Amino acid sequence: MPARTLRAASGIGKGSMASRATTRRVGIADVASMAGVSHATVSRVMNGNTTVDVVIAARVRAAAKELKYKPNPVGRSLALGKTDTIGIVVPDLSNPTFQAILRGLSIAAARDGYRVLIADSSEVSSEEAILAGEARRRCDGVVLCAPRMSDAELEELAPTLHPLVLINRTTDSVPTPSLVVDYGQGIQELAAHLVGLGHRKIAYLTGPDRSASNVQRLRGLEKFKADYPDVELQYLPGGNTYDAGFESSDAVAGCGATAILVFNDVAAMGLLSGLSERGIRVPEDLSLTGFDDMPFARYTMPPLTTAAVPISELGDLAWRRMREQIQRNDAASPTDYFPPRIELRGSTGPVRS
Amino acid sequence: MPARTLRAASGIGKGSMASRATTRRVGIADVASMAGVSHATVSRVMNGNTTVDVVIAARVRAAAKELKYKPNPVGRSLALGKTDTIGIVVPDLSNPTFQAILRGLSIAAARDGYRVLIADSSEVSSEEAILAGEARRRCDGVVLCAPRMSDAELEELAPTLHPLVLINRTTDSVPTPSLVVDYGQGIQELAAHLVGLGHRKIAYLTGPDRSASNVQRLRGLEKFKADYPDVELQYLPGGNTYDAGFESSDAVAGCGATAILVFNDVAAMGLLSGLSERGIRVPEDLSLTGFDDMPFARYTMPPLTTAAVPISELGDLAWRRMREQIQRNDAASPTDYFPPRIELRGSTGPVRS
DNA sequence: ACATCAAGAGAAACCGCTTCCCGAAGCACT
DNA sequence: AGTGCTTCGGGAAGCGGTTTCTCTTGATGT
Repeated sequence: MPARTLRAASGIGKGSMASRATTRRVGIADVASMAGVSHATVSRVMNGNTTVDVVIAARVRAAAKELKYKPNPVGRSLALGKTDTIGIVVPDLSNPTFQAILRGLSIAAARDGYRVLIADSSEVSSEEAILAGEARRRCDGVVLCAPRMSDAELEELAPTLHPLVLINRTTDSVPTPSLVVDYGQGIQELAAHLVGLGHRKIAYLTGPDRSASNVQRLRGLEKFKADYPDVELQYLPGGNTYDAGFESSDAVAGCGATAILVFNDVAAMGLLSGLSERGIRVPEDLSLTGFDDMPFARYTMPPLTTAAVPISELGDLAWRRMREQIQRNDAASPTDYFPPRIELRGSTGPVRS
Repeated sequence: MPARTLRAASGIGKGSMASRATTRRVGIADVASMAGVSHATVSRVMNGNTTVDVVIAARVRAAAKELKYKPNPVGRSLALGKTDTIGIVVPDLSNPTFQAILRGLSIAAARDGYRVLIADSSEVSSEEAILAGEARRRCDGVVLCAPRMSDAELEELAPTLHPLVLINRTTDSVPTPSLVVDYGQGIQELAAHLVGLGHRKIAYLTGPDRSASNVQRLRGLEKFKADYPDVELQYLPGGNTYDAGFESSDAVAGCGATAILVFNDVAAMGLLSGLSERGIRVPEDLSLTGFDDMPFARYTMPPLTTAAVPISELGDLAWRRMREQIQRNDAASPTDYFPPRIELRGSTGPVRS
């Protein structure tokens, strides 16, 4: 039970005895009685309403300062019907991509006085919908990263989340701004780069099967196949972790390809390490590309050729799209596509003659 | 202004015309009238209060389900005086250490039905106090990572934050659980390891000057100096970023030391890369240690000898300490010290003869 | 000097939910 | 049948604000 029977008698705070430890929070009523006005007036002053006489306003402000009064956000939220908070649902907070999005979003939102509530679904797609719904009820909007969620479920969920921004997904059920990185385009460019270096036998070390962004890469590669019918392209099962990449090194070494497209940088680095242990030199024996251009990608040896995803821009833009929906009741802007930028570094080289 | 004049006439939701788009949120009153009971009873049912007749309870539950009713968390928070949310203040979300803490905290808290609100102070220490205060007003407690905040400010702030858990800081003003990583101990062990390999000229590439954890390392190294008076130990200005490490490579190469203790893994990796460009071999020409044991530390070439900080445990324990304070009104438990675990890898070797 | 009006502050309603308080109803016991 | 309990649900009072509505007051116009 909340503390009833507060500031009953004895005036305002500062009770002489029993000083701290029971001096409960100061509320609008305290300020009102100290300034000798109604709490309505205090509220008006706190919100910059100009219909208050300046001398009274000053008195109220003095009282508020004296009492160190700050309006209770929960009370305000209830009255105002908004929380100045947005939620972000991510499948896995240990993934650098989502960390970067979270960071960009958080900073951009903070600039406008908004906070970010996080919900980590731990890669459990069944949780994603529930978490998103929960988050929405406490927040003014939701940014949803749900790579594993089925399209059907997304279609059903989207309308209930309304001020919603999707990352790497799109939906038709209701106009919703989406920010999607064009993974298909990126991987095609990487593959083309390898072809340019003379490679004709290429392998793609896949990401998680049900990952939407993996599917996009595969789609891009199918297009690539069509464009370069003379290139031999095979798929090898991989993953999105260091260990997955590391453990793929045998399969990679034995597959006969002269160049490997890896799902992402993390796996690529694992693979790089595994190959190094087996004495396979990169790029002399084998060329290698990653994806994401994580901070470390330029510090591997050799530095990783990869596709840079403008991730922090992504977080930033996510906030902007969210704000558009919250402020004006703007109908959603169309999907934004982010073409990755290819970073040519040392892990790719001419095919061995 | 919030939507007044809602479910006035016309019974419950499902208005035949003007179906969606204006069908505002369903509230406890809707469920009550549909089930033919008072909203007090609905509340009792929703909260599992057993003093409600089973048949009535069933009717209420049916109505709630039919209407897809979920209690509004803001309303609950106001009535209950708690938000089921905790805040975390971090100096920089791009720092892997804080990411890991955030992640551990978030997951642990989620297990108990709590959410995490993040506040990134962007390394601006003056913001830290404000953000922490703000966060505290919206949350049931705060986890504070404020490496730059002055002791005085911390002492003053701590009591106002009460359900508080400190990371890498301690305070006396009020009993507060602290989780501190024993950086001094860790760096001493790393230094001793180098001595064991025969190194007698060692350099420490420092972190940010005002960083508390850098100070702790320096303190540890002073103890080390006292323990090993015959070892020559010098300090070189460094930083906590890749680039800082990278740019220190000239200074490092010219300092005459045979082994370098680097502030953290990130800077160590930058340095490693810089040295490699200059043709300096690690560990043949120079031994190198990092700190933190980030995921990539084992994937550098050579793999980085470093001190592993059990970071995700840290986030986990932070939550446990927070929960203790929230649930029982437990006086704070004492400070927990985390001794780092030394990870011997390839970046350190015997001194060149 | 009187009517009109604008400004400003207080009373009260409201946001959505929890819970105290109390009265009504059902039951057992004498 | 009357008394005393217990059980259970409705009314109403918060939680801490915002905002509408209304009334008072002083200023202005004629």
